[in-house]
Amino acid sequence: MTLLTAEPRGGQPTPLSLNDTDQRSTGSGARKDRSVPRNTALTALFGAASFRQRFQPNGTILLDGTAADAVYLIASGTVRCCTISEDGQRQIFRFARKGEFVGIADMETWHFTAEAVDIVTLKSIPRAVLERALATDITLRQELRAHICAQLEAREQQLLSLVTSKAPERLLHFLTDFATTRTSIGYITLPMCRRDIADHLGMSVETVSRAFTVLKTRQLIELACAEKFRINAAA
Amino acid sequence: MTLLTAEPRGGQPTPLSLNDTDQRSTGSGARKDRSVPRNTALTALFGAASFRQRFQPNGTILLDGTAADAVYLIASGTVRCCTISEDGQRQIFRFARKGEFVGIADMETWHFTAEAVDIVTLKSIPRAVLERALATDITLRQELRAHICAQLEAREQQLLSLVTSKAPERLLHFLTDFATTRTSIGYITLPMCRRDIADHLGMSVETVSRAFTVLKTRQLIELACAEKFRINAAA
DNA sequence: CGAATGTTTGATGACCTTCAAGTTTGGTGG
DNA sequence: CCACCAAACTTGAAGGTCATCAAACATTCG
Repeated sequence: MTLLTAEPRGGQPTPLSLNDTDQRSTGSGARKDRSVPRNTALTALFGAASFRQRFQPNGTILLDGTAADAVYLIASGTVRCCTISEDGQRQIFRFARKGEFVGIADMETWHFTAEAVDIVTLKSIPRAVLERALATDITLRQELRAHICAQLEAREQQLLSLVTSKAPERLLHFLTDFATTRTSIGYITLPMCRRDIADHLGMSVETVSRAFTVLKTRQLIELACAEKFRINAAA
Repeated sequence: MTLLTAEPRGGQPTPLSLNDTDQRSTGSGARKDRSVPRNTALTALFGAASFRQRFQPNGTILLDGTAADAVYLIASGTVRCCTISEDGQRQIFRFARKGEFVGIADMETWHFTAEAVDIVTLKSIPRAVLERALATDITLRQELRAHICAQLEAREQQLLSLVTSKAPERLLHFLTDFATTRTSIGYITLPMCRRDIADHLGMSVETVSRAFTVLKTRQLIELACAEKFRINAAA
């Protein structure tokens, strides 16, 4: 039995090229986490001397327990950050997307596993570079701290919604949150499958599916196909 | 209806005296969170120029949304850190105890409310003092960051156990965790009531009570009275 | 002693998981 | 192009866990 995904036929890391400096301030889409601050100093760090990597779907980006010797910025694609409990249950803490950082809240070893949901392009810098920059740059320190605090708040929000709200409500919240990053008027495409959503929201695949149909019949959302949805503002 | 507690007949903050510097390295008990590192630099900060406050049970220490202008170190007692959802449900994120810090993961305003569970004595320093110290002390920065990261990991563990394990198992985990800080061989006293435990573990008071009896009948724990328990190592 | 609060126990129903089918979708090869 | 297959998604039925309502019991405090 494979460890993290049912069928990890996805590829392995594929180093592409040294930094091509084509990233223009990450500016297009808003952050997923509302409370994540602007991050000019942190992104600048990746503009200077980063290394690009490309991952196929279900490829492992970093593995729980191994040395945390780098920090990542997502150039494109979606990354799932998760852990596995003793009894094999998977919990996906977050789906990180374009412009978001991965690995800034670890110091010695990774405390989670990161995998590519779809095709992912990453920029990475050695952790030592980050640490050196932190030693001198006070703005960078503020940003990093704000980012980690924002992640903490996000987890607490998850905890809260896990306890208070039922399956359809949680799903709607997730979809709404996901949709806020897209300004588009049309359908939004979910890069992750039902199992991923289930492991993120703490329910079974079947319950996710049923929650989708509940939201659909209540006309809170519309579904073009399984992975294309739209939120009904009218409701 | 009162906001946070059923009957906040508890007292208000009672400024006592300026720092009496009687704190000897906080060393006696281990930390609750396993991954919390040694914190000499941070505690030293409180030894230098701190202010003592005393709170009666259910007294409000700091209020969600207000300015985060201080940082706290618990000298004695137990503090609950919580938020309230729109529908009135309370979620207690952590019970902070002697030697632990409160408020180090907030930057502008508090994102939670802290209340005294029993009689609590706090040492506090202005946030500005912390910030000034951080600007020059690299060790302090490392410690602070490690602390916040540890809290993040703790929340993720909570998330995981909330999803994976059932009520009795979660309760046992909580009790075990609580007991690790006490080296004593006898019964351990819980400072918080069933409702607090319920709001911490994400279940109803009745379920907490039933989980206690389940653990008792399975001989995993012993109960002298409602708030004095002991974990059976044999099991 | 009696009132009040906190804890336990019982009964019922809601919600969700699990198991077990169907149904759709996407890809491959004839 | 269409048939076929595998994977993902959906739907149904049965059972388990937990929340809720309700009542009994315990403890504290006046």
